[in-house]
Amino acid sequence: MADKKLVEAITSRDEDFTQWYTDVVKKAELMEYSSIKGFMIYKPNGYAIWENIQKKLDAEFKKTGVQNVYLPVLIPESLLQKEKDHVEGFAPEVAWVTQGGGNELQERLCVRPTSETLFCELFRNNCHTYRDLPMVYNQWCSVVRWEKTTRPFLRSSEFLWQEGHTIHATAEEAEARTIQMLNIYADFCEKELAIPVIKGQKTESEKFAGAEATYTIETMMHDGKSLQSGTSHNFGDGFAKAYGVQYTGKDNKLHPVYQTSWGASTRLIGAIIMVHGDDSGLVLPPHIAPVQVMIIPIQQQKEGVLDAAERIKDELAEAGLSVQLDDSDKRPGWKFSEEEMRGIPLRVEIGPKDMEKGQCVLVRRDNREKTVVSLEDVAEKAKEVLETEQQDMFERAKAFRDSHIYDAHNYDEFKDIVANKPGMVRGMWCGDPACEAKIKEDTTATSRCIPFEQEHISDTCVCCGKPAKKLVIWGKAY
RNA sequence: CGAGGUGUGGCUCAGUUUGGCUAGAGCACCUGGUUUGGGACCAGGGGGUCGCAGGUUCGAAUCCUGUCACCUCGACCA
Repeated sequence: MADKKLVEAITSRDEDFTQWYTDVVKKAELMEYSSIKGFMIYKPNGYAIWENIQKKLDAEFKKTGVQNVYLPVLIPESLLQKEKDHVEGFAPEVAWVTQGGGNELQERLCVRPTSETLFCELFRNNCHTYRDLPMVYNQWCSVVRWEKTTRPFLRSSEFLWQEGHTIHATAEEAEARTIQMLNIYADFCEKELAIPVIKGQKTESEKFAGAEATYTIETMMHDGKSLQSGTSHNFGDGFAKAYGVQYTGKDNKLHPVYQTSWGASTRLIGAIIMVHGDDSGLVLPPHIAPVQVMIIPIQQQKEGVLDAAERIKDELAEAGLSVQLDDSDKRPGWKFSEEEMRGIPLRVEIGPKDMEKGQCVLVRRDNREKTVVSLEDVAEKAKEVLETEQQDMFERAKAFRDSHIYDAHNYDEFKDIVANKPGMVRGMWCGDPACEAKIKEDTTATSRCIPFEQEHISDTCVCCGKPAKKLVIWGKAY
């Protein structure tokens, strides 16, 4: 971790985390505000990260039989209305289209906040027999939710995501798919983004509008707050019944289908920033970085320096690394800062002194560790260093998270931890939503999830003292 | 939706309380030169009519009225 603050333009992370976050987003040129409140412009550096997330996640989806589709951006009001909990959940934040071609529309159309209803219509029209099942669809798109307060990547009125929607013949199969997708998100976060996750189930009051069960991966940011980083819902047959999605079984009788949906959004980029970033800016995990290596020539006007840099670039590219050479006429110090703000995992320095010795210098972004390597095996060494960096970033994030999870055995202890120690709290829960509500009221902490990995840390509910049913992870959330 | 704040070159802001010379600074930008292993320096240059509309006044960035936008913090949400 960088111990010295080299860049003036970025607020110190520990001084003001919120400002630090905004500074990093701006200095790394990930995103900027548009002229419409809450709607963001993804700049090349930011969008490239999303493209890599898409590429990798999409490949994982497809290994499990997912097919991509695309459904309309607008939903007729009547269609939206059919599932009651769902409408009530989303109604306050939808945008409506009321005119088309200069005329008032007969029925207003909502800009999709999510597409369950459209998928239900699609499924209803295409699912007739058990032979049609399962249907395992996904779409990459943007959705609109009219947010009152917005923050880049974490909460914006329009955001990019993928939403998977599936229907199955049995409840068991739907549940299995729900968990399967949650695991894909979890593995992706840990292996590609180097972000450790806690898998679990949402409580009744925190689950998705209209779902039977909602599963989540919860991650911890550097300020100790939680971020829901991926979510997977089992709808049971609730939507199917509301929208008439049914099929004829082998028994020649009509059955409702069992349905799931699951999504991950550009919020993942926010997570990358807030888990790995430091006072010099963004730190991208090598596996997801659009540019993995930046070559910075020193005294590039000197004979042969740029040629040597070009040769290194070609070799790294040939080895399958994403590499750029910064041969702009800025000074090296400027380039160092620039490339660090952008979070590029590895820097290669090559100058006259190195050339004399037939070597170059590799510098890791996460800890600034320098390795001098000979020009012959620069590609091999670069790959090694990147892989080590990826592992170290995960271990560091995990160690941070684990050291910021605290156990509370009674309410006084709970309140003390929430008030004084940034992080998550493990506390037993009786199962009563009233306790959740009281905790939220008293402390602003919410139940993040009922983790799959249960432990019995005390006999009584951390809030009311009645017999406890489950261990719950609590915390302040984004 | 509740509370607070801000609108002045591309960006960050000063100037507004107490109206008055040609509206300023830093950064960024352009030209030339010296530099180049952690955000260089010197010299020269271009660019704003002060969110918008109305009003008061000999005179408005500054005062008044209205309006729009954005930001921060709280309640709801990936």
